[in-house]
Amino acid sequence: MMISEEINNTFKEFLTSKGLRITNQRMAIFEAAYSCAEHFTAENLLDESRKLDDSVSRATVYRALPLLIESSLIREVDVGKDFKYYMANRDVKTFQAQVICLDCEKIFEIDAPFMEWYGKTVAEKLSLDVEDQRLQVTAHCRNLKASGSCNHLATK
Amino acid sequence: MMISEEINNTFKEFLTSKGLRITNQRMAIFEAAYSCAEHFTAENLLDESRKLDDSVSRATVYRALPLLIESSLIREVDVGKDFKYYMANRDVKTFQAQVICLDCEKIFEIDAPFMEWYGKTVAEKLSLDVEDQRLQVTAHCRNLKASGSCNHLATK
DNA sequence: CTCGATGCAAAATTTTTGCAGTCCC
DNA sequence: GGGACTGCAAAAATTTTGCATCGAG
Repeated sequence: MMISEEINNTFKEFLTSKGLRITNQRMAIFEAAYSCAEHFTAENLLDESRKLDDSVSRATVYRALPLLIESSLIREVDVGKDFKYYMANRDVKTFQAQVICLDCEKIFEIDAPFMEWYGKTVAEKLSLDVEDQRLQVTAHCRNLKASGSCNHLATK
Repeated sequence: MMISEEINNTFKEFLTSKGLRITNQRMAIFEAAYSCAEHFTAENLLDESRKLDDSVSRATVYRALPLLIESSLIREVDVGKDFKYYMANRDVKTFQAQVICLDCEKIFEIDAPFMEWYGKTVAEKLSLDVEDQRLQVTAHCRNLKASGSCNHLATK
């Protein structure tokens, strides 16, 4: 998959605006992130980045992730495992909830627009500035044992 | 704080029903968990357990936690940090959301009954059996800089 | 050139596990 | 007395950090 020149420049502009340097490793990590269609881990990202620039090290990936998050180009998806997932913010829609399938290990993102209302309500009542919200449902596939797979979710 | 004999027996009955043994260490860990008024970590629990029985080891705490969770006597509260929090299930209320204060490091539990509806809706649409749900709001105290503390939340 | 950025390996953190000895039933 | 349970320490697994070197501007 080719990454559009436009989004590519978005990251470069972010780096420049922060007084940070545009390095081959940072660009490789960024492009690798956008080459992943689904959620990915830091380790996945290291592997993909090295396909573009084999000099990328694990440390640089971990140092680049906060930059990609701060620039809103990717977002963190923490579903309570030992490690975190990330995903490209291709289209920033409404708030999303995660449905985590315990059978097929997949994470499905579904729109949950009422989260915005919920955050505002909580913030109002408690005098808070909301930084982040998450709504997650972990579940088993009801049909798994019958059909042998839970790919019915993939039709979402 | 004295733990009621009744809840104490609940754990013993759970262990017996599972064919597990009632050991001094397990009871100390259980009582320590119920002596904590707030959320606690595995390390907190180790410290508290050792006040009751100094032979308790870290490994035994980690091995006892799943038992306490399975028996519904405590529940896990994962707010996305490197470690997990736990808390005694003194009164099993409706569904609860967590408000995590980024300033005072406290976690506030608030009722969010609509989570039950949400889980049912998702389960219905996707043919799932919901195992668990979480709704979390991380936020800053709006008045922190003015008042120097965010204890207004404590009045919840 | 200069100093921010990188790779490497060691450290840090939390949780898990193997094993020899312990003690509950 | 037998096997479940425990403590200890080492291992796992992911992320962070110190330091010498590299390279973007």
